[in-house]
Amino acid sequence: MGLDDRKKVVLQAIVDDYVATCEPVGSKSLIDRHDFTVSSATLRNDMAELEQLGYLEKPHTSAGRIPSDKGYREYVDSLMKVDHLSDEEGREIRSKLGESFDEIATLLKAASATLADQTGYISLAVTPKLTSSYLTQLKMLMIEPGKVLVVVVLSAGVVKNRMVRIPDFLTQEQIAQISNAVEQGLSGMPLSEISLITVATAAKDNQKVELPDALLNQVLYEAYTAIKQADNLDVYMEGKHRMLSLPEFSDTRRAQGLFDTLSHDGLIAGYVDEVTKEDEKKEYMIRIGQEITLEGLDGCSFITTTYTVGGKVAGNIGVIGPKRMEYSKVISQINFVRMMLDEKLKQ
Amino acid sequence: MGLDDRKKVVLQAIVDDYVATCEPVGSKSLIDRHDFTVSSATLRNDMAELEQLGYLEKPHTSAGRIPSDKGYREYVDSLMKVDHLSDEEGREIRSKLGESFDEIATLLKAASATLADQTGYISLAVTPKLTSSYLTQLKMLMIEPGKVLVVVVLSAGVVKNRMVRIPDFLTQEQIAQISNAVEQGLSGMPLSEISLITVATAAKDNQKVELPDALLNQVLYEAYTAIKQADNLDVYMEGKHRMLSLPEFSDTRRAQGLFDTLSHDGLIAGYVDEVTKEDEKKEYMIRIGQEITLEGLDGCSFITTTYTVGGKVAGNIGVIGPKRMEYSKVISQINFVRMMLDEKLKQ
DNA sequence: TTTTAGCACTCAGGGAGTTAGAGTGCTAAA
DNA sequence: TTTAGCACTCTAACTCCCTGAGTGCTAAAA
Repeated sequence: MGLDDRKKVVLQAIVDDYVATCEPVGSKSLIDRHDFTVSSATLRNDMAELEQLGYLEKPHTSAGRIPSDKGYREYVDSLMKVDHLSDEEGREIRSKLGESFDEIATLLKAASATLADQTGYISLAVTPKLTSSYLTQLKMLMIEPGKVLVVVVLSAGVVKNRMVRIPDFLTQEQIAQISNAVEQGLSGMPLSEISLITVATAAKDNQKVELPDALLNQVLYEAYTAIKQADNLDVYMEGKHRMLSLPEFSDTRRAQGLFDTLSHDGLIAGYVDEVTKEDEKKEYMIRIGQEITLEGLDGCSFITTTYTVGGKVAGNIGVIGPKRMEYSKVISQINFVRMMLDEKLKQ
Repeated sequence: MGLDDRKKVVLQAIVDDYVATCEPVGSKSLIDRHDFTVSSATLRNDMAELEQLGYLEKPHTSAGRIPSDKGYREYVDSLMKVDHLSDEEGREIRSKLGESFDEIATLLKAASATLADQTGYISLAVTPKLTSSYLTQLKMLMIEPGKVLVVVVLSAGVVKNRMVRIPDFLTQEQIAQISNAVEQGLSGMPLSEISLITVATAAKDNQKVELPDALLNQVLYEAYTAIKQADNLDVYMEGKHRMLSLPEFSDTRRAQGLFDTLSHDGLIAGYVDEVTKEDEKKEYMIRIGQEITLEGLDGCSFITTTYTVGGKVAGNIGVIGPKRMEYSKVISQINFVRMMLDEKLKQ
């Protein structure tokens, strides 16, 4: 069942050619483009066998071959060699990400933009999964009577704010008091353990807050909602429109199917999460064509990897492109961006 | 030069039909679909004249007519009647925007999403132009030693935060002191008047800050940057992918041209601004086809209107769709959303 | 057993020719 | 000014045909 050496070379050559041209590869053009020591007839035999084994397919009888999902998979798993990024490219990425960003959201946005620029495909960056992180700060700032800005800071460096409405007559001091109490009570507590009850106990245990219970509860409820909201995954996606210039999406319906799905951030975030769990130990996760269980993304390939914050909490960055993508190049680009992210988020 | 009554009716009917079908309208099908008391030959004469005057054009000799940009313009300016939104639709929009959002960004995002959903086209919402607004609050929260979150609140209800890096050894108290001093000195000051110098004087006049000048200046510089950054326009755009299902964008290149331009937020924001100035007194601004000076957006029409915050500072919401859009419906939808925005932003 | 040359076969894509139909403009009569 | 009638135009769709790239198979060569 294992492919003999020449067949591997043939498969690899076909994938390379098809990636470059997006046209079915025939035995003659293979000979032309590569230095094979055998004749086209021999290649034809090999190609017929590769097709039998499921690595190649034919659009129609008298056309050349194109790689099947299985063919790409074999290519990715054992044939291609991931090479280092050229110094040139490394420098370019470094300069784009170089300016010091300190908030994670800003950094991820920049990473996503860079990745899209460099690969020419769709990039995405997902904020860290926060369930394992904990609350470090909670501040409530009175913007005007009746309006308070709740700022939530999490251990992963995530900062979220939410404007809430409270009764008009609460004073700056009362709010500050409550906010301090809650912060003292909750800081260091994992997000998953925070509930409306823990928020309430924190407030009531830590400070003599001289407010009627009903009123206090209202404020606490808003604080709780703000905390919970901070847990939402954010997805930054860039470069969608570039897909339209690829021949595989010259049919508008295909493009629309893709864009429809991509416009649902939640779907993507969920899928990335799922894939990350499946391939837990791998350096990067790759899904090809039909392997992708999202509607409209067969026809695409999906490469993601995981970055870490403070060596622990993890989010993902990745690239979505056509199946016919330059896998090894994209992988090295993603790797480079991830390394830079890791470095910047180490502290 | 003024069109006689029947010609107006003919033009209106042609626009209506073309909007509905996206196919050139011929004299016979006009008769079929509308109750004309004259024959198709008469309409043909009228249509020939309308063409002569520039209101209609022919894709080729033996096809029907389609409205030219001038034709649409006439239609929009004097032929169509903007009808009220159906109660049904009003209710729908109301319910989507109904939940209480207090931060302007959240509200605009929701407005944009609603508009895209309702119209089926591309919606956009631009944050208020802030030059005429003033600073109301500035808070600096120490997140961890060396890292401070600067929260800037503007009179228009805009809240922005920016994470900045400062020397490690500054204490929570020192930061609070500086932040209070700056806030006291600057609150109420128009954004346009704030400069690095005013920030510095504010800090030094208002409080005895016991810090070496160099250090203080570093912190002040960060505060200043955060304030200036709050001035950036944000653009929320929704529903791009829906354009792909329209026949006018079945050619991928057209779609790509459009998307390329739309992916530059700055271009759009700038153009909206320009248009708003041009049509200062109008309730809504309409640009049709070639009238739009953005690359890739000929072939589209662009409707925007202005919302106000506290009766003063103004941002824009709008819709981008094909020239062949249901103008009157879209206008009433935009109007409705604007009214709701105004209402919610009144305070 | 593997490779190769040779050959018949297949099929998509492009060009040429044809037709149908929707639309036009013009003319002359109402 | 409107209408009927008619000749004319042009696209879109269809068919037919041809070309060329590619295939698979067979039989000979290595």
